Amino acid sequence: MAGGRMYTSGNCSGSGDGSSLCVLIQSQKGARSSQPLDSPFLSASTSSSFLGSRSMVSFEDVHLANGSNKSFFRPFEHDENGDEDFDEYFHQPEKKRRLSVDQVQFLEKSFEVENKLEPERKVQLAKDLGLQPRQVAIWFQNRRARWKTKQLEKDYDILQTSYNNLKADYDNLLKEKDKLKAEVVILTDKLHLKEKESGKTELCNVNNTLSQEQLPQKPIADSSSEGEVSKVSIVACKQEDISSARSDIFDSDSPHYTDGVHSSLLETCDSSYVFEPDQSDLSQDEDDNLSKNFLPAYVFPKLEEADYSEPPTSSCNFGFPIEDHSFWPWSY
DNA sequence: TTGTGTTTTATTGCCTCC
DNA sequence: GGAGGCAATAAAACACAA
Repeated sequence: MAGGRMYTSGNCSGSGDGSSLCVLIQSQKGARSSQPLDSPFLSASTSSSFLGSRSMVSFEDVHLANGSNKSFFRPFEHDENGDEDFDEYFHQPEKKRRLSVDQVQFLEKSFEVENKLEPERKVQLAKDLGLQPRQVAIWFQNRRARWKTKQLEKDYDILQTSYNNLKADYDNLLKEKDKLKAEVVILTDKLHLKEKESGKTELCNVNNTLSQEQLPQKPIADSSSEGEVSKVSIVACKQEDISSARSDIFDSDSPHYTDGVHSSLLETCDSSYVFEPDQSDLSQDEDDNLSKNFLPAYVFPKLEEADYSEPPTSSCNFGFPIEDHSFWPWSY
């Protein structure tokens, strides 16, 4: 018994007191007429509520409170002293006994009113229920623990619901984003066609005249089968446009914008995923890692599920920041 | 009947408050 | 320093399937 706390159950314990058993036996023999308690609760409840092995009675406290009615608590002390069974039973270690249904109901009602137990209330409850104050205290303590567990479960459910709703919203936004992205691609295509038609001379256009039809539909990675000429032209185009795009990026104040173009650079020129680190570019690698570290964990699977492998309509397409993250749900 | 999982009662050790 | 609360845990009581 550490901490100097000593709790004595005071009932039919190994001490050989045997009072609980005495009452139990008394109950079974219909001797409850000498009810030691006069509370409204007890008088209202059926006598059976305190009978049988489920009955938990107040021992020492009631004993004391009722003037130590020794004959009630030890009805067999004299009559059946010779009975070996009882004697054996009395010397058994203390057994737990559950509270009766009525006792529990009474305690529950009391708990609903106030889940903390002031000393006076504890004593009164103990008196009313025929329990030890300590038992009442323990019951309240355990009841509070159960209530807390239930409360936690409820809170968890609420959070889960909230999470599910947010996730649904997020998924919808992703879909919307994809739609918009597709629209941007189409519009970009149209714009380029228009530019070409209007006879605007660009390095790309000049070099790409030979492979005009294939390029817009195929990513760079697929162009490995192309002729030497088109390869060179693509590289030239990429480098020029990247440099111009970079100058655009660094003019911008918005970190989101920078992020967006960052990924679009990767996407359009390398046909790689947005967050795939580029081994050749350390600073970019750092940025990507940062993004990964600061975004919620659940975002990444989604991002990587997203179809970033979709080929850009043109390898030189930096006039439009295709990946404008400003409308991504997490980039506010 | 028995094995097993759950619930309930009770203990222990630590912590906080007065 | 004592009283009381709480978390963790033990152990008895109970429920229930096989």
